[in-house]
Amino acid sequence: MGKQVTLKNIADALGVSTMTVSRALNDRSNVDKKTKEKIIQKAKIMGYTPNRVAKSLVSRKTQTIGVVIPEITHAFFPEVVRGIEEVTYRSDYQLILTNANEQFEREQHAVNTLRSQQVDGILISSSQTVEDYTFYREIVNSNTHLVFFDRCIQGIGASCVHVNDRESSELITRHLIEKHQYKKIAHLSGPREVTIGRERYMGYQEALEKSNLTENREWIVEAGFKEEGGYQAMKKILELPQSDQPRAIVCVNDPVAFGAMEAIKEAGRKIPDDFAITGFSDEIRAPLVEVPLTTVHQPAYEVGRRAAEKLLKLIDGESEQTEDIEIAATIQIRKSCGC
Amino acid sequence: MGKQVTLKNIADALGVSTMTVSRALNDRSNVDKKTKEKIIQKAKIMGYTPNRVAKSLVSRKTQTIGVVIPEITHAFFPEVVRGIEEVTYRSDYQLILTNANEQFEREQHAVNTLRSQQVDGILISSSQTVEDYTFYREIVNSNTHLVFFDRCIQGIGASCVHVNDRESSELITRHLIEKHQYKKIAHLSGPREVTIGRERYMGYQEALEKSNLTENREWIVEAGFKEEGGYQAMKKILELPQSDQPRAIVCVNDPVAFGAMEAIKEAGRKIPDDFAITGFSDEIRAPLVEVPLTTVHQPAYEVGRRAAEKLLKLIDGESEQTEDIEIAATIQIRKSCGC
DNA sequence: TAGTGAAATGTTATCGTTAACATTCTATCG
DNA sequence: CGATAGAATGTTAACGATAACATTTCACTA
Repeated sequence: MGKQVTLKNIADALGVSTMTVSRALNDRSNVDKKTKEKIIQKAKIMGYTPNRVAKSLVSRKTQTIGVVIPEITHAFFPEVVRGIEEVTYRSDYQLILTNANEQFEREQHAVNTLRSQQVDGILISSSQTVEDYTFYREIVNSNTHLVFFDRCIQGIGASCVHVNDRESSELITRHLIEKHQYKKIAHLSGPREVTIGRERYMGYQEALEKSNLTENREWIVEAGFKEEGGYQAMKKILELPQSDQPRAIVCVNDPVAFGAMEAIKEAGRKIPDDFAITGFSDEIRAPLVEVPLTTVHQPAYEVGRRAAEKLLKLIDGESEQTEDIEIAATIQIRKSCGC
Repeated sequence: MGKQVTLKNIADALGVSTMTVSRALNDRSNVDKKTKEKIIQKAKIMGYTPNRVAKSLVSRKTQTIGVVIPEITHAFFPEVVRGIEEVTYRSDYQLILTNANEQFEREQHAVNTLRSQQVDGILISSSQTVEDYTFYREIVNSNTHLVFFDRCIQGIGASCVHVNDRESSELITRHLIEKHQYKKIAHLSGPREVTIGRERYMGYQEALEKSNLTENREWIVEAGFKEEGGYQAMKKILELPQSDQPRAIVCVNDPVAFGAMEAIKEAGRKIPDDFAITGFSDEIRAPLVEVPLTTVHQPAYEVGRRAAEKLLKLIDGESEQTEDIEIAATIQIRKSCGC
């Protein structure tokens, strides 16, 4: 950015000191009314814009929050961002948004850059798929304010906002078992190292257990979080001899469910007649696809809002506690489960 | 952010000058190999993170780009952001994202804050609905690097990346006229003061003219850019005596079309039998709604990519010209037009 | 062994703003 | 009318990093 008008320029133009100009423009007391007005006038005419970079250097505050999301096209996240925005806008914080593209390496790079930019805090949904938490442990220890949302890393002393994944996953699985009497239920899982992958898998397991159904290894296929992964995972299941195939599919999220639907369609099989299927997220497409998707409705906006609120509290208040905030999701019944 | 390790801390710990530390960590020549290694070691142990704020103050560069979008939930924009991201990530720029929520006031505030944050450039899709361009004229004159995308403000010397709105709008309207023989065609328009609102309206007009159809004032209803607006606008049309009602509706974008569809459904009328309807954007829902929407496919990712590239060129190259970059959209035929 | 030049390191000033302390006004009172 | 408190303004240093210039160190040559 080119040269811009500084306090000193205004001061020189008026024959006063920079300090007086600073005081006038920041509406401090102890400035003569006339002087103040003169300065404000002049500043306007000269087109003065305060330099926040310089201000930040002194104040050690940037009024800036870093947000790292794993995937901007997954409709869930823009909605979360909207929730975050609502809170930060009111408190005059700016958002620096980074998309990690489901790559932990990019995520680390993003976090490092954000820290180096002196953001006042970071909101992150982690793409990490390994169990080595050294990276985040160090971040937290360096007293960087950090709040996880959706995909959390627990046990390192950072707060987290997420929906009750396990419970919801159990509920939707039980719906398949109890309402529809399915016994052969598969799970297209997320990476087990990511909280939501693990939690949703556990919910699925618990539902089976409670109904005394045994888990079939061949029916647990890791699919990642994207459509393509769901497609591939479903193909594997379709390769099983027909008698070994499940009758229902619990998917770790909506994109994976859409991918699986695609594979089912391609194979000439029908939903829900051949396969019942459920998702998780309730993204915008869920009610609109050919067979509307039964899924878990996640209050994304709420997640963003709560996470941002928690972070701002951490930034302001010294004594703010680490917290695990769970937001209740609801089951959204549509046709894909057989209802 | 709490106190962090500075160059000086490292320097003191090792009994050298800050300058040597700076040189070592920035891999400059003229530093003894051993000293350099020692410093790099120490920096790692002490957990040093460079302070970009300080660096920016000296270099007058923040490696940061401001992005202002009118609506983050409109699926078009996240896709644009992805395109921008691709470019900026490679060049090591960070994005500061702001959502103006279709409010010009918020937009101005955002731009001012971004300038004050010393971003190296700004990418913006304007929500402005008034014809007073003083604000942006001043921004451009203050040699802030600025590139518009999608919703542009023209004639003030800023570059712009957008799709061939007028032409595409004309094409889709002509499709209704020539392929389906509709003669009574309405337009749910955007605000006329926004480029895309104006351009798409003009495309619609031109199509009518070329087929010697006269425009009917009652069939031109301003609907804004959102679903709710489309719903309301369509209601107005449905209030007309049935004989005065149009047979086809050209909408300024997809959300407006969805809103209109809702109103049509509520009135117990059928698409495309009672009303043919077209959109503009081809957002994620378009192929999925009850009657799949015939619309204009906008290469959002491409728009983002090109806009970001142009901006980076402006930032780097001194002699970069103002440019109007038009990207070709394509007509996406589905069922809502009667095909 | 003194002299030389390049490499290594150090010092000072600067970016734009503000905190903390210092000085100069000015109005009011005894 | 001088003293004085309080308002108005000014000066200096600092935030952390770096550019520009200054000094020291050291290997090598004449």
